[in-house]
Amino acid sequence: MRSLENLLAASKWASALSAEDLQRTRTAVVIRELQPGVYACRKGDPSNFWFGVIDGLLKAESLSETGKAVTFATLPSNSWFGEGSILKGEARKYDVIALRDSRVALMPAATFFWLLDTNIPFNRFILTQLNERLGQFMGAFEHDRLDEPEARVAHTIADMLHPQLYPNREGRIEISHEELGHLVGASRQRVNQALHALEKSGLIKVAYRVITVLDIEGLRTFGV
DNA sequence: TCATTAAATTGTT
DNA sequence: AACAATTTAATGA
Repeated sequence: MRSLENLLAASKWASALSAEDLQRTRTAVVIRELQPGVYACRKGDPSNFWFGVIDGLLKAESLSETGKAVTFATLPSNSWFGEGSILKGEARKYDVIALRDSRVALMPAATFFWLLDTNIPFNRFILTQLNERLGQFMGAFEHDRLDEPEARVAHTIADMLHPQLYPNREGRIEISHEELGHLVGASRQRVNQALHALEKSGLIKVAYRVITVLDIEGLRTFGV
């Protein structure tokens, strides 16, 4: 299992802090273990923390009134999330749920704002994070309208390995076809077929609950 | 370690 | 949506 130190070592903003400030940050952070299906936070909760994923995989989703799940993003190790609601001082807008055994770091809002007030690299990190996420969602919006299901699956998988938002990831994604379906906005069956088509094209390799990316560039440019 | 069973996931229609 | 097949995890000999 990875530790808080692993997460901090992989986070650009943390390596820019003085030893003193990093220590202050470290002591303010709380660690929480989440079993599959457990909520990191729920829609409507007050935004008291900024979240960092130490290990595991989470999803940010919204549930429609009829119970249909729409997943907006998956959050792998080394990613940080929740800055949007904290900055706006508003309640959480989405549910965040562990997809498998996970460990998250909770940075109190007070620490978050202290870093924001005193540290330029931290500001740059947040700015870049918001900008990259905006670009990713705009891309998803565009793909949703233009792409065939195969291409949507391809682009979604490529997005999960986004270098800026999710640094230092292996090309190995542990997720079920059903969860991928929630993320892509397609049925489990359709995802299943698309994955096999992509495997035949030599872009990925599929195994039980595991997708291995062989050609990320090929996935990005699939169907465009 | 191996066999059995239940649960989760995948393949197919 | 339904059903069969496969993989994994858990249990106990």
